[in-house]
Amino acid sequence: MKRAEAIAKLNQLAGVDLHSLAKQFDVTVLSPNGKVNKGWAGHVCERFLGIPINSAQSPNFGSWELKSIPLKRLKNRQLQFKETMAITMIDPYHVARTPFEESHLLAKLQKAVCVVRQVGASYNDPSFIHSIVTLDLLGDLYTTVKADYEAVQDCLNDPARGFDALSGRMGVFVQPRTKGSGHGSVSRAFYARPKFLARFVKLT
DNA sequence: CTATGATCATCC
DNA sequence: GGATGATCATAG
Repeated sequence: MKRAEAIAKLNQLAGVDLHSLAKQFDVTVLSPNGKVNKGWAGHVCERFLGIPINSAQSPNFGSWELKSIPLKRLKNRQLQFKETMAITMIDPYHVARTPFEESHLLAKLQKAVCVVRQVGASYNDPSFIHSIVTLDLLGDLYTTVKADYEAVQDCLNDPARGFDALSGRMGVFVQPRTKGSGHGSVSRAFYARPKFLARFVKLT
């Protein structure tokens, strides 16, 4: 399936409640223990496109990648990004010696197709598709993201800091953040800050 | 067990 | 509110 084709298909989902789709595709949203499957939204979209779920680096779709971003409504009825978006894992060795132009980070951003969805106060409130966007790094977006990436490289290459010193407080548009299965696993990934995402979506 | 899909919980 | 770190389900 081509990127444009997937975008067109996803656009047909505008206004649909993702929860009903989750039920249709039998995607777990809430486990029997009251725990939440935080990846359910993404899984639903993948299933909708007829793509098998797997945990590979994500070149599943061939030349592009699917992501979903939550949007929340402020008290003043304005829409705002609720969370940061996980972009890709950080491989210390790879990142430290790979220029931004060849990084997974840049590649992922350029291939990403984001499903912007509205969410309620909590995960079990209805969730509707807002729009589908593509991430094009233009002008300052590119330079700023590049600077953020290089800041991470500097940290990794600094003997006094290194991988363990990476913190979510770094970066302007993209930040290195802890991520893992949770149980003691210590891996980190690049996350896109709301500020960055807001550049791609019309928040009316 | 870990990578990938992101969101939840908590602290400021 | 916004930011930072922790955590959950699924597949290999």
